Amino acid sequence: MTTQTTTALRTHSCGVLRTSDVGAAVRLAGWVDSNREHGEGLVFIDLRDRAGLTQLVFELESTTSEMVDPARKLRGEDVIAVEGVVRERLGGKNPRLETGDIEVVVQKLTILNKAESLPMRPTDKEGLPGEETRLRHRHIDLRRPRMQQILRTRHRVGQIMRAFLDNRGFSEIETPILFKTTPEGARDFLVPSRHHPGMFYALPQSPQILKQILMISGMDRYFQIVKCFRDEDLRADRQPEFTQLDIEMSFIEQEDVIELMSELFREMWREILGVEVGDIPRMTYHEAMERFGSDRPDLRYGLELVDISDIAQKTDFKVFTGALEKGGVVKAIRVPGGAKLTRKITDGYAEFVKQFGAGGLPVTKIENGAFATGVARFVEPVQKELMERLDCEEGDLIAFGADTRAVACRSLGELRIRIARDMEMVPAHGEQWKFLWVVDFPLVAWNEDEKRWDSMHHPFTAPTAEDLEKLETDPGSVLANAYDIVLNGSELGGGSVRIHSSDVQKRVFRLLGLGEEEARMKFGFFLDCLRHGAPPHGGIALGLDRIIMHLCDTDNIRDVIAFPKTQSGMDAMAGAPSEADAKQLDELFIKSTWTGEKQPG
RNA sequence: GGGGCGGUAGCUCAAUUGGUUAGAGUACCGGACUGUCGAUCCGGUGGUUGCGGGUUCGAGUCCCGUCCGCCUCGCCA
Repeated sequence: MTTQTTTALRTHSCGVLRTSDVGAAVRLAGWVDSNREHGEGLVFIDLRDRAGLTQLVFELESTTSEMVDPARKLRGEDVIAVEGVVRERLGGKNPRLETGDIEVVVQKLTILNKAESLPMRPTDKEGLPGEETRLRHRHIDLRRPRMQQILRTRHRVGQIMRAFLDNRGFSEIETPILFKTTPEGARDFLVPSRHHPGMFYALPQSPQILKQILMISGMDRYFQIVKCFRDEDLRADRQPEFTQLDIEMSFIEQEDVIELMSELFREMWREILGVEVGDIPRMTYHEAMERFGSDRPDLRYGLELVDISDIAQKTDFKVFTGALEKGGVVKAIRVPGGAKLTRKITDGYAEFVKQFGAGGLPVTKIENGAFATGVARFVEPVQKELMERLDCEEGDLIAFGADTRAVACRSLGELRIRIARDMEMVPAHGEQWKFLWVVDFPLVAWNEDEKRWDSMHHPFTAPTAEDLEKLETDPGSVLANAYDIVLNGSELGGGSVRIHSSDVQKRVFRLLGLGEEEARMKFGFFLDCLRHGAPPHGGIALGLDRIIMHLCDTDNIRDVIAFPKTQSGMDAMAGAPSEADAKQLDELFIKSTWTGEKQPG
């Protein structure tokens, strides 16, 4: 890290002094990390800033008791400045510190700011406070070296992205935060308009339409590191406001985006981790769903789903035959060494898959070369065939999913992840980086509740040229020019080639049940743009927060955001959201209907 | 909206089957100490057991409600 840290108050940071500096007169400033006081004659202070720790020595041999006595009273997080001389440590060196070979003998101490006793200590060592405390006192939590390292990495990643794209002719262009509903399909955050009573801006769920308009405007290559807003429930990797690297390019095909982004990921992993990512393989959406039961498969372990419908057909097991009669499938996962899983555990798995719509989880084990326990007697007749298909070995467990294709794949896919975790088959962080492009997504998916087709990606995604003719006749089979980048089972981003013809756009809107009038009201301005000369274009958006999570080895998105929100969307530090005062509301012609009672239904 | 886990000193945690005055470490305060490095040693302050109600001779512990945090399904690319 090259850093210019010299200021009026200091000559060096707390992380840079070495034996080569012995004899130098220095001034340092920072926070008191610890105080080791040995009476009126000798005090050690560890001084901390973002660069590291430096040991300060106050001793009567070198200075007066007017300097040593105040040092004895220093407490954690007091802010001080000192003047002194660097010398080699007298009492043994500290190999755990980069500055552990030297110490600074202090001649002058200035107390810049005493700290009151703290609700928490900013230490990475054991006994980290609960997350609620950390979020409430974020100013202290962010003093922890770990948090500083994460935010510093986040900054560097942003710089890498900017330099990478700048070198390739991209322009960073800002787009409005106060805008209009955008087509991602999540709930919008709304901002009331004072000039236009009763009307609202929507915060963008992404700058999707705007970046497409920039392409129509001839900007050719756009990017932005930008906040996006979605008013949906939170998860460990989801915040209501999150950051994307948003990209759009003109006169391109899918391949251009994939190649460019692959190179960006290689560069980020090389620069931050010193890891060579290499070529990033591709897999179709269909294959990902069939083999892994997920559109973001984790390729770091096996446990693949295998279709055994044809074999299951030959059994008298009603769970199998019933599913097949209804047009479903039977799939299986072989769990190597899974025979040691207890009944209690496999019952737990059965409960687990129920939340994804499965009726239950038939299992059996391979003991003494044959099926034993569970549904063994039902699958006994096809034992040889089944064991061959699944490559079974002694001590395996077989778990079955018999249901509609969607439910069987999804439930076994989720189970696969859970089993891998339980059986410790997931490599430790940094051991394997399994990047994957998932391609050939369907354009639309059937929404059973609403009885209509929904966009898989968003309504501006282009169907492949070959499938264009099936748009009206067989929409479910139409593939899209859409792609996702996946790493170790987590989706890092996705994009598509866009529709650049207003005719195709209208047909897709019609397919989505978006009437002429509704489409005109929501996106009419954009349809007009498409008619005025739109170049072929496409792009992608990467989830910056999730990328940082991988680079910094955390599974908590709040760790990579300086001021994140809690699961209920609150800012624990500032106490947002909060009530607005009556005057503000009057100006906006807003009146809350909140009665303190939850709405029924 | 549903399911799960949790909330005890500033912080991290303990408290047997429901049973005496709710403990420990750390932080903080006072004292001792000239080579420590998460200093050590001695002493001390510190509690509405999230909040409200109930059961009981007796509740940190059991029951109901509620708030907050985390995980998760739905939701959301």
